Amino acid sequence: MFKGSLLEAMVAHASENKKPTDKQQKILESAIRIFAEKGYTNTSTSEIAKAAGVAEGTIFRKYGTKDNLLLSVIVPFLKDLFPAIAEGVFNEVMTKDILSFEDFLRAFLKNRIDFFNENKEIFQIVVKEMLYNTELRNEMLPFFLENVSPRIAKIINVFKERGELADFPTRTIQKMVFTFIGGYFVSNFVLLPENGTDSVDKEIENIIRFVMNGVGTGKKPH
Amino acid sequence: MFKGSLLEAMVAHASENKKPTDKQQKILESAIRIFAEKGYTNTSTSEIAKAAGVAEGTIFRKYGTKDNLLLSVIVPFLKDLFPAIAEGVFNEVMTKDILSFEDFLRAFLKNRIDFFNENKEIFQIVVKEMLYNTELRNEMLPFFLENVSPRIAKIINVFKERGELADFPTRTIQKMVFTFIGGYFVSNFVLLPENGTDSVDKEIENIIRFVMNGVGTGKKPH
DNA sequence: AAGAAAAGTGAGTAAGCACTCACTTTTTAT
DNA sequence: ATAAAAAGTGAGTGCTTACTCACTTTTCTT
Repeated sequence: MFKGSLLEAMVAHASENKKPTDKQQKILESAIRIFAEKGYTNTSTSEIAKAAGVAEGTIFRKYGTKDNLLLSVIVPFLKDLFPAIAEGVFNEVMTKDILSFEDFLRAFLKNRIDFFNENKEIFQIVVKEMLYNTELRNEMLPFFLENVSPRIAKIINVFKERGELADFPTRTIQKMVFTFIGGYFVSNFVLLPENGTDSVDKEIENIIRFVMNGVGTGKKPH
Repeated sequence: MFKGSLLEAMVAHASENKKPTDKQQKILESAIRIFAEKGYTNTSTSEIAKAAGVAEGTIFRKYGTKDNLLLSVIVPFLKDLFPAIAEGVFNEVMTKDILSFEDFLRAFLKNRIDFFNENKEIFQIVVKEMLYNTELRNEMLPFFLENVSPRIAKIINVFKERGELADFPTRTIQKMVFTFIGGYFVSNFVLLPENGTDSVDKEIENIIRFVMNGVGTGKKPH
């Protein structure tokens, strides 16, 4: 499996901007759909070729290997996944200090839920392969922990200083909030993707209320 | 892949009680270790045989198929996973009404964290295959939603009536709490299994505090 | 319109896979 | 001690897999 090539692939992706042919588009669409449903390892290139209506050789002419086809699917997604949040929202919060932590959460959740809804299948692929594929996990986790995590910590510290967040260790707050939000995304977009329950806005308010106040009443028993 | 055989396998497991030979034990141990690390599909039977120091035929003499080897690994785990909580703790809470929801959570978390620590690798296998393997997911999810979920709902209702839990819809509370606890288990035992941060007791208190009160101060900005 | 470059094809290939089976070794029962 | 049953073996089998390559078709350039 691809060793040390995720970052390379992300850099390479930037300098590559030719638009795909119809058949290349079909290949990508079929790959995304089948990878998302059955997982990368359980999907054969011949199956993708058949679904896309192309010869198997066409896949390999363009992408070289099956690994590289997977990278071609997930790299554009990953490039959108991390920086968009960290840069955009971060700056917005830090410069204009009009936002409360609730407003920050609201903007963040709206933004990411829209993004995952638009890229549901690729998100499913990434989550599945994160768990299943040792190399991919070993490339993505450090990247996240080094690049994204510190920015989140800064945001939390800002709101702790403003007195909006409890005076727990930043690490603890970060872990709790992101475990919950991550769990929410995975359970809603990967585990139970067809449960279209409440409206998105209502769901967001539920999440915010839980993150800020929990489910207790504050009343002690007996 | 195994169709409709999970429940069958769980029933069959009950009436099967011969102790395994040394080699059978080695096969199970190797399978668990390698399945957990690389995933079921990425693991070949020849690799398991080599790791266990047996001939490949030995695996198939005992287990028949690779699928059945996976079932032999996860069925005993699943039989412990669901009923233990639902039956045991449930009754304890409902009869003696000495426990607060916090105490219930504390007992529940202690119990399950111990269980997952003792069966960490099998838990990793189950989580990975839940996401990766369509058939297994389609067998386990309904089972959970039908058998476990209603019991949890009852518990939540009891504490709602006692005024310890906020008057939100039971479904909402259940979803929030279990998304969070599920996310916690997955991130601690599957995604980052080697992060031995704080003591377990301290972690449990953090979880309870977050579930009950969230991370907000209640103070509104400006 | 002609030549070049790019895209697409599909039969073919070697390697790896889950699984079988005739056989040997070990354990159990009498 | 001996026969029967159970456990273990490993070379072999047919199938699927990712990938190749000589070739054809389409698109681009001038």
